[in-house]
Amino acid sequence: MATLSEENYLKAIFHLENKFEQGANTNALAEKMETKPSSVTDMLKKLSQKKLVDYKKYQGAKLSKKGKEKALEIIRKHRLWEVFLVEKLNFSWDEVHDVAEQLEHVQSRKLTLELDRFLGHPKRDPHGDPIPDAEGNFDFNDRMLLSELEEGANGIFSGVKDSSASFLQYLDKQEITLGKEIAVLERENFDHSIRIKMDGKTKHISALAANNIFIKTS
Amino acid sequence: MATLSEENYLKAIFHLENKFEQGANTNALAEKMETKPSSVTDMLKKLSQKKLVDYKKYQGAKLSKKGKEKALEIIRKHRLWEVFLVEKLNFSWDEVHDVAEQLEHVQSRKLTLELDRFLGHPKRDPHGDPIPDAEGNFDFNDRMLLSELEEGANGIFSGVKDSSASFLQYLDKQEITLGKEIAVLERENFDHSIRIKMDGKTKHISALAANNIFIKTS
DNA sequence: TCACAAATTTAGATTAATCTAAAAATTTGT
DNA sequence: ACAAATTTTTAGATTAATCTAAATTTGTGA
Repeated sequence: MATLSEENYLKAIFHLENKFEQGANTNALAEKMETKPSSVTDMLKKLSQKKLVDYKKYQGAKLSKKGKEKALEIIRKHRLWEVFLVEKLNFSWDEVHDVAEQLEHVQSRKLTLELDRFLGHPKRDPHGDPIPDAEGNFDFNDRMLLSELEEGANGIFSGVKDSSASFLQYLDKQEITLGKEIAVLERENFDHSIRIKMDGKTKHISALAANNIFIKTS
Repeated sequence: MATLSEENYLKAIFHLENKFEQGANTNALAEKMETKPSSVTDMLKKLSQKKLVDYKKYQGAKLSKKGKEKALEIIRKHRLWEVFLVEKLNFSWDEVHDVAEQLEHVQSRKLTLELDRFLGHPKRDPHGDPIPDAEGNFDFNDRMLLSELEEGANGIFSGVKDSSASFLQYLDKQEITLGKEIAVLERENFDHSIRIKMDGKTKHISALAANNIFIKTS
């Protein structure tokens, strides 16, 4: 049974592996875990001992098969709880993260299974991220970033890359809601901002924002 | 913010205070926490420092006002989660304890408030124990033990003193369900067992069982 | 009341997770 | 290719929660 801290490292390594080809290096992991590189090294040794990561000194770490299973289980629980909080307990999508961080560590096979059933086996969390099933399988996303869409192209707003409260609140303010159709009217070469059309209205979106909005093209 | 371990001690002290006039003594607390008396002493010093308990060497401990508030908050969360597990997630009353032990430590004012609302502000958990409200108030129980009922008396089965899985499963097997009316037909002086009537049927109940069944008399 | 048993505390060690400071390995730029 | 910069690891310390063994305090029964 992994400790709380171990579980959090596994999750962080999983996310870093998806972002960087070479896996999770010490400094990146330290930043993500809000800790010091020396602490990360200690933990990587421990996780390596437990066969949860493949780690060679100075080479960074990747999850082992076992580690990846564990990580996916935690992510599954995190996202199921997020759905629960939003759909049943009136939380908004920018409030769920910290609570789900706590709930994801509760250990009970039956709890996860029944929660999934109770929620109707959701496929996506409130931020559009896919929810792994009990075997750890999930939809690989055929989505692209709004910033990558050509002028004239369109698609459905299907997720966010940055799920910080401030970005989510910005989207709320702009009334940019999951599931809406967005069309790119014009790309501005100068600052890479874009003009979009949504609900028949025109909006101006910064490069930074566009780079954190996932679009599903048909 | 209290640590996980501190929260568990507060809860244990609360339960011991309700059982023993003098409060929680070191050995009793050690047994309840499945730890050694020396560890308990260390923790009591810490909790005393934090003004969560009143503790004098060799004199046992009682919760301070602040400690009692904390304890009641944890118990409130525990019992709300038990209701959730039974009513929404198909858990049986003998399965909920360990999971609720984990869920009770999740920190989120909003979570507790919304869970309570979602469940319809339940007054009792699945074992008939009262659920404190947000201010820590709860029904003091006017209930007595089945073992204390006179011959010919009757009442409603409204709770269990022992909520171990084995006792709860025994009750399930006997079809003794919360809310049913029970009448005492006969008390056997020899072994203090009793004969009861329930659903029109007669059952024989051991002294031990009768001593763990709460009855609400009208 | 006082000796002994029981309960409790103290002293000193251990483990997990963290830290700082220093050392070592790797990578990079010229 | 090699010196400097960056990254990573090691060494040694700290904190929280626990342990064992020994010492102390309390309380009880003769």
